Amino acid sequence: MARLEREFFLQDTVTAAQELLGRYLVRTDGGETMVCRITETEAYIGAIDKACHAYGGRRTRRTETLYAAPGTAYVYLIYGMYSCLNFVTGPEDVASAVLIRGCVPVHGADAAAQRRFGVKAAEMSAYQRKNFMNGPGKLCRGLSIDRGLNALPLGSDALYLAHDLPELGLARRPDRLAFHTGKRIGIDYAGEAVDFPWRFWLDE
DNA sequence: TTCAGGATGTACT
DNA sequence: GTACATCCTGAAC
Repeated sequence: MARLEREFFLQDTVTAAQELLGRYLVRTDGGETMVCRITETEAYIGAIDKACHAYGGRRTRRTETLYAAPGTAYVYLIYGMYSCLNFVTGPEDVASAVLIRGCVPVHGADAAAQRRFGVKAAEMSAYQRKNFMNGPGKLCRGLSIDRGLNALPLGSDALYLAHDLPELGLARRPDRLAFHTGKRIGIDYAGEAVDFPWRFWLDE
């Protein structure tokens, strides 16, 4: 099993967002381990990006995590009831991160379905199956990710990213992987940054 | 299938 | 007080 290490998160944020597609998000909670393949990401770069919480060097209690070490988890509450999961990129004191917007379960789907809908995976409706974890709030609900995990350091067992998980038959993604590029979602307030093509996703 | 509206709480002005 | 990196429901088509 090869985890993503510090060097991965020191890449340019947009590159890191693209490189996270097809990698594995591993979450252990209540003795159950759930693994998802990442299918959608967005880049947020504090220095130049009005959509980033830390735009213009804003440094508050909430945004402090964005300035933490590369690979740190940044989890915040949005619209009063949903959590969003990011991973910090770049060196300490540089505010940038990749938002995980979507993923598909590849292991522990029963545990995730229970957290998301209160049923077993096989009991999900077609509608639920389609909307399992295809959104930042949805995947956090399914994986029991909330602000309790904010500022979780790289290397934690409760939540980490992996290139592969051979023991589960999960192979490393190809070096070159076709993906789509487009504008980010839900940031209409962000001036010219609305048009930055920093959203990336896989078919599926 | 699409769409409008409401839920809900924290951060920041 | 206002805005928010969202999601779900119910109604209309």
